Amino acid sequence: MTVRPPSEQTLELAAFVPFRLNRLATGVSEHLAVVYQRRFGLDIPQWRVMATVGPQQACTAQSIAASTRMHKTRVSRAIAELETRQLVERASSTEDRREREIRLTKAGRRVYGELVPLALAREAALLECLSPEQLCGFLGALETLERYLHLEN
Amino acid sequence: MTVRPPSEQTLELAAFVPFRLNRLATGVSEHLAVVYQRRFGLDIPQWRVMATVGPQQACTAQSIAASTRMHKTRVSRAIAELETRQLVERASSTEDRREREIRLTKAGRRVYGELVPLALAREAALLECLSPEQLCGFLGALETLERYLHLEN
DNA sequence: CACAAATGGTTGCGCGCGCAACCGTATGGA
DNA sequence: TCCATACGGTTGCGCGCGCAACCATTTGTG
Repeated sequence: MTVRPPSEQTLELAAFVPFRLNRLATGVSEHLAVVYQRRFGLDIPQWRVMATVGPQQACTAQSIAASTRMHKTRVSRAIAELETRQLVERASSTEDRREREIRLTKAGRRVYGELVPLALAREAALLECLSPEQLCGFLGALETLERYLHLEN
Repeated sequence: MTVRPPSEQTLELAAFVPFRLNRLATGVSEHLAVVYQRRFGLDIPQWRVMATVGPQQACTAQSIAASTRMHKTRVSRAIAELETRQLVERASSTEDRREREIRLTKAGRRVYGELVPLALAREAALLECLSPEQLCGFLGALETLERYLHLEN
């Protein structure tokens, strides 16, 4: 085995997993965007807030930022916009007056009720095109990599 | 089986594959960023251009945009910056004077030669934490989903 | 040949994001 | 009790991006 200068090693971007992963994630996002964007006029941060708050839980901006891994300013602005559109409401917490409890309004729950089944159907359609072994390996790999990169929850 | 109102269906974001995929792609990107960003001061578009142009090929901004799936303005600006940093050079094509042939400079090839092995090592480290079945299913799923979403090439 | 349409590439503009600074509130230690 | 520090959340600012418009050149059509 001869020693080669490092410049001999090349990289095919189309075969480079980090790039492919980024491209796939973008593609899946766009594939999903038709549901919440074109139909309900929500952008990604808003959709994530809606999905996190959920139909009955009350939660804080902090916890939303943690579970969505979005920057707190992004969360703050998404909530502000959702509030003006009357999809969520904010109430000062009684126990800690810095916090504000966020919950869906009635209109918000209606949107959520329409949105979630569509989103889940999109996800299902995506996963259905995989073979059982692919699906199993894929989900396992997802979990392993999440742990490796400390992304869980 | 009783009919339930749609609002009964809920969505756990942490278990929702499109979200997890986005989160994973971001995590992998950040994990890789230390190589090209902290060490060479390149941002993602610049790194992708470097990787696409490669050590000997000459290519056009157009072809870079196509294979990286970046917007042509993003490519244009990345190339402009790389040119001022003397990592790539542009020459007007003789056969079609609208195009400009882009190639790495000597300094660019040196950076490329350092960068690529590090990037490939990061990718390898990532994939090595997967079991053989996971790796196989994962790569298969990647390919299947790319075809499903028409992301190839 | 002439002219319309298409193509490669760049640039002005507006928007959304992250950073840092900030406000108000809560907490812990002396 | 007082004050430094930490924490939840919001806001001003600068930057990078995509959109649309644009310039220069090429291609297609009559």
